[in-house]
Amino acid sequence: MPRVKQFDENEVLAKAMNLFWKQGYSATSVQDLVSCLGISRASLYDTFGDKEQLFKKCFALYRKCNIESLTKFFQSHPNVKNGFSDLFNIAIQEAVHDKEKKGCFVVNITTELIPNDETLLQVLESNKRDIENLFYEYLKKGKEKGQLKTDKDLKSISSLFYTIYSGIKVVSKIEANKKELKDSVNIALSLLV
Amino acid sequence: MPRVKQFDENEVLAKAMNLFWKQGYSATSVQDLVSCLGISRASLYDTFGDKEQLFKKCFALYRKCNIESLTKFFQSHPNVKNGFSDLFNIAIQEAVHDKEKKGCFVVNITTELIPNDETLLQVLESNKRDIENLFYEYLKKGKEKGQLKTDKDLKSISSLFYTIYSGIKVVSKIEANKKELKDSVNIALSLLV
DNA sequence: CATAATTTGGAATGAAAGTTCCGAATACTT
DNA sequence: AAGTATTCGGAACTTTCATTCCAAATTATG
Repeated sequence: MPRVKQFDENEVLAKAMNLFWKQGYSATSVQDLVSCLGISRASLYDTFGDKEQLFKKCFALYRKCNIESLTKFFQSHPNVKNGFSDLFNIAIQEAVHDKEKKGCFVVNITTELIPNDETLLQVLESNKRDIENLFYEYLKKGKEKGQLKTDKDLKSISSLFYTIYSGIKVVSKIEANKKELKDSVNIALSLLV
Repeated sequence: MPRVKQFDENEVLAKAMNLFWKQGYSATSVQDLVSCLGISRASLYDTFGDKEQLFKKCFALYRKCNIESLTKFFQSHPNVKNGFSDLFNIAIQEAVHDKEKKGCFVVNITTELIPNDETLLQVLESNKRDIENLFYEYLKKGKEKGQLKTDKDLKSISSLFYTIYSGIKVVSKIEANKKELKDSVNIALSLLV
């Protein structure tokens, strides 16, 4: 009976995500979205609700992708030192090649919308917990396998690495200097003895 | 001849700075500013130009205060290890007591307005350079005085510390957990041997 | 092939955005 | 004390915002 949707919902959502990512929430108008997504105003509202709902769906998508890829990444990197080294260096690589200077969606949105969005704060809190836990479990497993000799508190290292990761995503928006970033990350990695 | 201004320009500028700091650039309307500053629309435009000019003046003020206070801070902390320890712990203290969760104006603005403001980018680049240089000179002096034995590259440590500092300002908007922040900062400080 | 459900583009709406303008009020100079 | 340059409050203006609405187009089913 019904006429079928003429666009792929996930494809459009990904486009919207990229636009919010690049421009932020406030600076992205519904008109911007309509122009970028290639669907009409009506379809946008029918499919995704209003601007805020669309945004939250984009953000959820980003989080999901991030957590999934991080989990897989750790699974495929059995050595914890190499793993973190690769993780940071990939972040640097991304930053250097990111012509649009989008940085990290989570970081951008944190600084733009906190303290003025309570429900988003809860999402960000659980995102932080999730990632720090992934870091911690990864470190713990590495230590159990004898890859780490350090007796430093692994929770604290997890949280420091999350802080550094966020910091990289800020700093590299200003100036993505590959050598500078690599050198400073190497110093941080020297904590993993 | 002329009627004199009925408000203190610097006082008003400080109020505007705090509003932009808390709400960001896009989310702060001229109406918000008029309500907050206690001066009329006309006075605002006459004195500071349009919204963008006012914003840039606020940002310049913030930078000036920051650089000055950092310079003084280092001067009054002759020991480099204690100095960085205090610097980070003050940042943590500020974050924990920051009920408004404003974070850092520079970080907030970086993630909100880059890549969409070229002139601001230049300001941010020089801000980064300035602060990293202050860090570096401080570390170098400490090393010369024999306070540091590390043979790690001091430029890289400066840049890592700037990254961590920025990261703290992001992470603490989500959750300003004093113990967690202190523990992770202590790990970073252990790099200063 | 006709019916009906749904999508779609664009116009319409009303609120809020940034900016300008103007008359009244004000305070320094002569 | 008078004159005048400037400030000031608020109305006015134009543009843009998010959202809703409607008629036309479309497509799967009976």
